[in-house]
Amino acid sequence: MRRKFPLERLFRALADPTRLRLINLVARQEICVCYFVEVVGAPQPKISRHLAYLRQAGIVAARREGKWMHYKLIVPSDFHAAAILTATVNALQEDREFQRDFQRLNRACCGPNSLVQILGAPSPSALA
Amino acid sequence: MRRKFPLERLFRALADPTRLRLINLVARQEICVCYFVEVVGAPQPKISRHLAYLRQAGIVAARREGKWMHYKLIVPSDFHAAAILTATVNALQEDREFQRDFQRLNRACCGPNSLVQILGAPSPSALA
DNA sequence: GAATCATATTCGCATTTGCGAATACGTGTA
DNA sequence: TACACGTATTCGCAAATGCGAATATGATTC
Repeated sequence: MRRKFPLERLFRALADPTRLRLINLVARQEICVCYFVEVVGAPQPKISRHLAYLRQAGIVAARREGKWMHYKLIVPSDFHAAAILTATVNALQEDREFQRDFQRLNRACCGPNSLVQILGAPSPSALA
Repeated sequence: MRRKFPLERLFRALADPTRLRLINLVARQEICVCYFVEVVGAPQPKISRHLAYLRQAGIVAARREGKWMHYKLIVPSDFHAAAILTATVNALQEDREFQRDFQRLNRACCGPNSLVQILGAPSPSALA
C-alpha cells in the first residue's frame, strides 16, 4: 500500500472540464454510465472516452452488471495523491456549477420520466 | 478574499513535469530565474515560457531586481485551490526525484563555482 | 550610447489532445 | 440465432501544446 502515484498523470486527468464533472459525479457513489451521458449532455462516445482516460489514470474503477457499466472513484493508496484528489472533490462539491449536475442526476434518476422508469436503468445506490 | 479559483486552469498548470519542478523549487522561497535554468538544465526560453505559464495561472509571482527576476509561489486565496496546491507541494517535497533539485540548487548557489561567485547572482534567501 | 547580461517573446514545427462519426463489442432478449 | 441495447473503440481531423532557434526587451556597465 501507499505506493507512489505519478502526479503528472493525475493532474493531466484532472485538467479537463468534462472529466472534472465525471469525477464530481462518481465521488459520492457508484454510478451507471447512462447517467453520465444524461447529466453531462454529451455524446456517449465522448463520455466513454473520458471514463477510459480516468480508468487508465487509476482514478476510477469500472464494474459490469449485465448491460450496464458502473463507475466509482478510487482514492489512491498513495497518501499525497489521495490528499490532492479529495481536496479536488471537496472543491467540486462546493461549486454551484458542479452541484447542478447532482440536481440533473436526481431528475434523471428519481424524477418523473427518469431513466429508471424508461430504461429500467439501475439507480445510483445512494440516491435510491 | 477567498475568491473562486478556476480549477481546470490550476490542473493544466500542474500537468507538466517541468512546471512541477519549478513549483517545487519556488515553494520554499523566492528564487532567481538563473537558478531554474541551472537546476533544471533546460534551455532558458523553455524555463521562461513555463514560468510565464505559471504566472498566468496565478500560481506564481514575479519580482524584478535589476537584471534579475525572482519568482515565488502564490498560495491562492481560494480555500480549496490552496489546499490542492499545498498538498501538491507536500507531495513534491517528499519525492526523491524532486529533492534532487534542491541538492542541485544548493550546489548552484552555495557550493564552489556557484552562480553566486561566477555571476554575482542573488542567492536564494533561505539558503544562505 | 554601445556593449553586455538576464530574461522574455515570437515563430515554425512536430506531437499531443479532444472531438464527431462510424463501427465494434458484449450482454440480455425474442 | 438474430436482434436490441448499453457501452467501448477506431478513425480521420481540427485545435491545442511544447519545443528549439532566433530575436526582442529591459537593465547594467563601460
